[in-house]
Amino acid sequence: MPTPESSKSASADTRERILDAAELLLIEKGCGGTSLRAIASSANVNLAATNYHFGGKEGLFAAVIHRCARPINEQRLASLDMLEAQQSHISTREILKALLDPLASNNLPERLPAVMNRVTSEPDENLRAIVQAEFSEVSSRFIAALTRAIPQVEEEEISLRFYFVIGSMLHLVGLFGPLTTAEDDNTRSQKINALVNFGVAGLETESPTNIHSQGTSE
Amino acid sequence: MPTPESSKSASADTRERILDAAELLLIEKGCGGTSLRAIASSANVNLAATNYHFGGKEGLFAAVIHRCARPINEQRLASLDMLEAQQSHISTREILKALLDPLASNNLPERLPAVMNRVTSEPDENLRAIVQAEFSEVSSRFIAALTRAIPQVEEEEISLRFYFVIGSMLHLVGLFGPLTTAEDDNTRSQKINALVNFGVAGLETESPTNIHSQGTSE
DNA sequence: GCATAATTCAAACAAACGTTTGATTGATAT
DNA sequence: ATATCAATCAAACGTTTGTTTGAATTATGC
Repeated sequence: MPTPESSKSASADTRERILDAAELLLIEKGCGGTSLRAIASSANVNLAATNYHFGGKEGLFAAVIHRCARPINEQRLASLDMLEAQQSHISTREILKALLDPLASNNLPERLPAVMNRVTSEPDENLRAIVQAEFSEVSSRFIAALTRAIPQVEEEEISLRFYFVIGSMLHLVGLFGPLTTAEDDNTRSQKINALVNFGVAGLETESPTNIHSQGTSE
Repeated sequence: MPTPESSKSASADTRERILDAAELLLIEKGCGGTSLRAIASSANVNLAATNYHFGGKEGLFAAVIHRCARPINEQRLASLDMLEAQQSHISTREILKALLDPLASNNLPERLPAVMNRVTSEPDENLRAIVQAEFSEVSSRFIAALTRAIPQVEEEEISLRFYFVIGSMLHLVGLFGPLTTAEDDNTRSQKINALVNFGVAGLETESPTNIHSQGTSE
């Protein structure tokens, strides 16, 4: 029986099957909680195949992260490129939408949100470095754009507030759960939109001049 | 030599030493990345002591979480109680300060921020349930207070934005690093203050009435 | 002092882990 | 067809894991 199921290359197929299984298990059980045996079993491949194709557990998860993060980050940067090419002054809202809207579109087959949520809080230093490298360009580009869009707030403060938005985003996608398909997309984009509103207001606010602990809201 | 170092009960002492060591290792290596052997070795106690005093690994980490979360959550609820007793209308800023200021005070010996940051992203369901139970009262009380303070925003939206603040908070305390003592407290309270400003603006903003993707920032 | 319970200890348990090995199968090109 | 390389396989490697055991030690009550 010479593998009658598909005409594609067998090796490329197992590689993708391993990545799919690893991605799903990473989301559900975390990095340390997922064994190569569970991945191989779920992917219906031999245990040794994981080491053969990815060199080891760390290489496997790095590949998962890369495969998830690359398309969505390219989309983010492309949106920002387009904004900067078209108009001289970009609003905070437009920037945040370029950053966050890709999370709501279901046409991307990746599960980056859940993967990111797991991986950004992993204690393993090597994996943290991989994640940071994967997102460094997005961070610096968007912080720069926000600094230009909100001149009344100094850059250091913008940088801090940007990380607040990232934290909100990660916490939000954690609420999405591992599996979100079908009609969840509507509520998903609603929540992303709520995060955009929240982030715009938070980013643009002017800090109180000093430590006036009492500041009635209006 | 009958334990000349202290007059306290020996068993209570080892219990605390185990909790201290587990707390530190949990922060550094995560829950799954910390072995009972490493904890016992770091605490200078026998390996079996961890199971004797806490029944198992899960019971140990539950005790760590409880010991960390209880005092800071009591402080939060006490602050909110005081606000609600003193004044009829409480500002968003006052509520957020009651929620977040305890993170900046160094007089509490606990390391809740880092522990929380680790534990809220743990994939283990049992631990997640423990954490959620530990914080459910704080969440509901503060969401109710915010809903009262910001009547122009509906409760469901307030609830979502509250979790945005929590996400920002967790991401922020992750930047604090495992060890923050000495003069870091200044920058720490500055960043907490920045988060309060950010959260007040984000919570109080009125959502755009509809999908106007173009909203100039000013 | 003596019995009784609580605590600590060294040692071992089975299970699961990541990784490696060497043989075997599949495809490719000459 | 045959030689060559890539890919898959079963099996085992040595560690490390959480937990348990039963004896030794310490504290406690009478």
